[in-house]
This record gives sequence, C-alpha cells and structure tokens, in this order.
Amino acid sequence: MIFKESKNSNGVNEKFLKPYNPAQTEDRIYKLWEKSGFFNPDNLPGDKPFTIIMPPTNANGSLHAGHALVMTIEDIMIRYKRMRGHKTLWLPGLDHAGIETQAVYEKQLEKEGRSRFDMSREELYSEILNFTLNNSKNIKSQIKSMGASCDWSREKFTLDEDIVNLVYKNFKRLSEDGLLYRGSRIVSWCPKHRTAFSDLEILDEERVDPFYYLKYGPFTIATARPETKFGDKYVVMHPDDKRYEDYKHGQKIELEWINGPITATIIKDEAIDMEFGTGVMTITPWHDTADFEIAERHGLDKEQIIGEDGKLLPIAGEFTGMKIAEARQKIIEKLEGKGLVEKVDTNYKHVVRTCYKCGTVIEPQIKSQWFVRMKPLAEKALEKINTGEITYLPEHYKKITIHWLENIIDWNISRQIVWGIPIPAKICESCGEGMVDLDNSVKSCAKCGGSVRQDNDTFDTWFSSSQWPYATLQTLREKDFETFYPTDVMETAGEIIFFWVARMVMLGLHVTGELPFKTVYLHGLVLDAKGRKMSKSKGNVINPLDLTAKYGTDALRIALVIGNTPGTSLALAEDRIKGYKNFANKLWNIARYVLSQVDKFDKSDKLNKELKEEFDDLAKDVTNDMENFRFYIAAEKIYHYIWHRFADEILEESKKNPELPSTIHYLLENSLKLLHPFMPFITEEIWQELKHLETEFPSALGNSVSKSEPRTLLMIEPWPFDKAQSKPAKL
RNA sequence: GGGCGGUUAGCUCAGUUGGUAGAGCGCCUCAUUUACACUGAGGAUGCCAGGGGUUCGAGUCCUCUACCGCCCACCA
Repeated sequence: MIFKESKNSNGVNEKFLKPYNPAQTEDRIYKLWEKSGFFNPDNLPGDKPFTIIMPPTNANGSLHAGHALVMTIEDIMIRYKRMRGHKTLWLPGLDHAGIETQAVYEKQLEKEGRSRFDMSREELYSEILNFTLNNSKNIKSQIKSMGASCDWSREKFTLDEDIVNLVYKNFKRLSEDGLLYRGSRIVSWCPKHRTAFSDLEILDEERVDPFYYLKYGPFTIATARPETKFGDKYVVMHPDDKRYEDYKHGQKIELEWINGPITATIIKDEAIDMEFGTGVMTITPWHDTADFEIAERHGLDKEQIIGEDGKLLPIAGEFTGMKIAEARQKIIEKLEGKGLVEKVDTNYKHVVRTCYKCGTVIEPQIKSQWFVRMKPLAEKALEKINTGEITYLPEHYKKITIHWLENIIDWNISRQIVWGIPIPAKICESCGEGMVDLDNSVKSCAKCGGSVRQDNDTFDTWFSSSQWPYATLQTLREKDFETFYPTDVMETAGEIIFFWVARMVMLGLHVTGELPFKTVYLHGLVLDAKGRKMSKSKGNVINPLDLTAKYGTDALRIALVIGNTPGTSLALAEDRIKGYKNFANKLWNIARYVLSQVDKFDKSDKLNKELKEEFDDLAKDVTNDMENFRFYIAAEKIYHYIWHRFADEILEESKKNPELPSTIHYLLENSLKLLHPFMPFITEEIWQELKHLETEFPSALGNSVSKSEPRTLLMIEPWPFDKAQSKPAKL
C-alpha cells in the first residue's frame, strides 16, 4: 500500500527521484538480512561448506580502519561464496586481548589516579571484564554497520568457559607430549607493566648513550650499563686473546670496585668479541641474555641486581631503591671520585630493547615461566608449508614464514598480568617445579614432595587465539567441527603473521592433525591519505565510521578494495571514497531509469544476443578473479562495466533502440549480483525494488518471474556465472 | 649481520601464464538539466629506477647496480 502511494506517474518509487541516501537504507537492509536467517549456514541450501573464522576482535576500543578492511574483504569472500551456493560460515569472535586490553585499562586507571598495584586481582579482573563487555556491544554494532554477514548465533569469546576448558585440555596435552616445560630463564621484563613478554613483543630502538671505560683491577672494561655492575665478579675474555694470555681461566684477582674491594674470577669464553671495546667484559647473568649463557656454560653464580619494579636491590648498597637512570649518574660520579673512570665515549650508538606497549626499556630478568618447545611443532608445520598445502597471498609470506620457523625459539607463554586465562598449574614452593593441574588435584610437589602454590600467571593471549579455529568449532554445535574444519581462508593483517598465523598453523596441526586453513590472505596496513602510518600521536587516525556516515558504507568498502592487492598497504584518500559515493549514486540513477522503462519491456523477454554475451564474458572474467582472490581487479571491472559501458553506452543506445528495454533489465539485475559482494547495501536496496516491480508488472516481465520461487534477497540469489556448470546461469 | 619487498602518468596504485602501457583522483576543452551535475563528450601526460642477458618479442623471466622501505638477530 505504502509502496503504491509513494510512486510517481511513471511507477517509480519516490525515493529514486532523490540521490541515494545510505543513512536511510543501511540499517534497514542489515536488519532485513539478519531477520532472514541466511547469515547462518544451517539455513542455507547446498552442502559444500565455505568457512572463514573472523579474527577475534579486540574489544578495548572502537572500530578502526584495519577492522573495516577485515570486515570488507572477508564479507566479500563470504557473500560471493554464498551466492555460489556454498554453505558459508563466517564465525565472529571477541578477543579478551590480554596485555593489549589491560594496558588500555591501566591507562584509564592512571587518568583516574589509580593503579593496578593497589587493587586485588579479583577487583582488577572484574573491572576489566566489565569494560570489555561494555565495549564489545559497540564493536559489535560497528561490525554490523560495515555490512558483515557473519553468523552471530555462533559468536564466541576467548574467555567463554568452554573455550577456556579446551585451552586447558590442550595445555595439558602439550605437557604430555613433551612440548611444555617450566624453565628458569632470562625473559624480557617490562618494569612498568611488570610482566614478561615473548620475543615478538619487544621492539628494538637505536639510541645514543654514554659508553664508559672503567678500570676493573688490571683490566679496562667498557659498558653502557654501570648500574648492573654490582654483582660483576667474573671478568671474561677470549681464550685466544694474546693481550691477556698471562691470565688463566679460574684465576682470582683482588680489586677495588664500586662499593669497596672484591674478588673477581677470570673466565675465558669464545663468545667474547676481541675487536669490540677492550676485549674484556664483566658479566651480569641475571640481566643479560648473553651473560646468562656464559654463566650457564661455566656454572657461575647469578645474582639479581635490579628488582621487578626497575629499582636497585640491597646488593647496590648506598644506591638501593634508586631507579636506573638516577643510579647510573650517581655510580659514575662515585667511580670518578675513586679514579676508576678511564674515559667516556659520549657518542655510542647501540640498540636498546623496549616494551612494544609503553616504550619502557626492557630489563631482562631470570624468571621461572612456562615455555612451549617450538622446534618439533615448527618442523611439522614446515613439512606442510614446503609441500604447498597452504596457499599464501601474497606468495612471499610463505618464504617469510619458512625463514621464521627455521629459526624459531621457545615461546614463553606466562604473563604476569591478571587479564587473561589463569594458568592451570601448581608451583612447588621449595624446588620451583611446575605441574599442570586441571582439577586442583595436585597437593604436593611430584619431584621433591614440597608444598605447592597456585601459579598466579595468565596465558599469553596468543596462546588461546592460536587455537581459535578449532577451539570455536569444537565448542559450538555438534557437527560444526566435522563440517567446517579445516576452514577455507584465514584473512588477517600481515603484521601478525608470526604472532598468530604461524602459531595457528603449528598448534592446529599438532592438536587436530590437520592444517586449520587452506589459504592465508594477508592484507597490508591502511595508511592515511599521504601514505603515513596512522597513529594517535600524529593525529592522523581516520575513523571509518566518520567516512561511512559521510559517504556510505558501500563507498568505503569498495574504496578499501579497489587497487588493494594482498600484502600491500593502502593509502586511504577521502577523494577516492567520494568518487565511489558518486558511483553509488550513478547506480541509483541507472536503476531509476531502468524502472521507468518498465512499460516498454518486451513480454517475450527476448534479449539482445551480443549484449548478453558481452555481459556473460564479464561475469566469467570476474568469477575467475574472485576465485583467485583478485578482488581488487574484479571490483574495478564491474565498476567500469556498470558506469562506462552499461550506463554511458548501453542505456544511451536503448533510448534509440526499442528492442533493448528487456535487455537492460536483465543487465541491471545481473550487474547487481556481481556488485553485491562489494556494495551489498545499495545493490540489495535496488533489488528489493525490482522484486516489487515484478509483482506489480508480471506481464511486462514475461516468464522471468517464477511464482513457485519468489525472489527474496539478493544476498542469496545465484551468482550469474556458475563455473561448476561451465556456462552462464539461466535467466 | 641475515631475510623479504618496492622503484610504472602530477598523486595513489593495477598490470594473472612475456605479445608494441592501464584505472581512479587531479588537469585541459566542450556540452548545460538529460535517468544521473554526486553529470555527459573529448583531450594531454610515461626512456615502466639504471646497466647487461635470455627471447621473434621483456614493465613482465635471469643477472648486476643504485636508491627507498619492512622484518629478524644477545656485540658488553
């Protein structure tokens, strides 16, 4: 009724007389899709599954440009495959994102003048949980606003009880398989966050610092870190160094040092570079990886000098409790007073390791942590990758992955933060032995019989997300794992190839015996219009939701895809999005024109053979691109056809040639289908109008309407070219 | 030190297996309410970083060089 009333004399809906208005369309259309139930594969016909597990979203902020790209690319694949008749599952998820979220929340606490170190574990955990769940509502509606056709009925959260239990089960399994150990080793410790990190979470930063040449008995040692030198009672040199051949390994010497006389032991070790500095160094095994290894080789004592809060311990005497920067200065002053500073090189360039979250200088510490033995896992993965069982897009990521796997080191999965999955283990209070304990049954140490305490650490967030493809499917409906695993495509940011993708491959392979996915599609960064990385400090962050409000979601989506090859970063210029907004409007007016021609449609539904064949060639070509993940070129071809062939030439020709109206109706319908994965909202909106048209003017449209199968949603219309049958789909 | 990329029109980038260069934006000229001015018609612009090689033919394959970028690595 409303429909009829809103028509003008040509039978065209009034809304087509105005420019396309995304704001009045998108929300309504999304609800229509959601209500239809076709996001859920259980409601789709066909039996060939196609699965993408969505990278679980960090719920600690707002949707950013990178998310927009993920949602767009994955939705394109899913919509395309759905139209091709696959039982498509796109599984959405939420990530607690351990340290990421805790760091965001700690910043908020800082603003409020609070600190996590004044809170109980329970308090902090429940506050962050609230924060996460609140944010997740926003993120979810923002994902929907991008048009994502994922199955919300299968949404999972990394802290869901069943997920946690499954992660626990596999933690135990790794232990049983000999792939897990608790080791007292040097870890990368951030004194600000007071947690250890994996090697991937550390950044190298080049700095210029003073380099001190200090008199150490008969030697001169060079160091940038005098504050660690209190415990240095070993002086190390290369066994072949002629300059020091009079000194023997194990020989003791007396010398005056920072806080008085000490006894030092000579150590000969080949790790020393004779060319560097003076060829002599003292070692601090507790706070330096290389020194730790030397100490291990010779069975030397290890003493802690710096506390977990980054302040000096009582071993430092009068400097106890000082922060490193302050202590460094004071120690040098004292040594100068004693005449022990030989010279200072003020222009010493070296690499400092910093925390990737806060930039604080990493203070290596010896800590007892859980490590996953990576070599055996990597070897299995390498076999599969080398035989080409995973396709990488772009291809060179395969080489990068292989190189990383070949040089892999063990993975520290313990984090000293509250926000995460608690590690189900007991620690012996006397010998430090760690024991996996899922059901709280370990009451005493298996090794020494000593009493045990709960491990207070949590898992590295990537330990659970690396299990995500099978963890989600194994905890959903009964047949989901069987039906949808291995998944088809893993699409995510190239940046997290090691953090996430490579680890998913290794764990998936080990736990399920199968690769978790067949194809890895890695996208690049979304940069600002000038090609710079977006960052809050530069103030050049583009909020995708501002863009969709201004130009429409479809315009942003296609702007993110055209010209965006896998792995390459994309400069997001507003002018381009504006151009695609114009395209949306163009399509809108094409529809308006075609709809106005309805009374000229030929009942016999005879199509112009050449134009139909031309379109079928395009459909074939586009299909080929879609199958090969060349969305950037498929989209461009459709764009070009619709605007510069269909509108500029064919529609103009149809004004002169009375035989063409039926053909333009056919071409519009099928163009909408090809464009739908890229610009779902406007194409569905026009489709809905065409559907009305058919019920209104069935005679004009001849036999193209089947009463038994009324058209409903473009989203589930068959794709115009069906490769399986090697011929274009029937009208 | 090791690894991986990039260098194509003013700008941002395409260019599938080798067949005498493409898109968008921008620019210039014209049209003026046409389904669409969120428009249409037409136009200009490239020693495809440089050298060498393979080939009937190279932006595309091989090799060297230059510059730019990214990742990995415990020189005190």
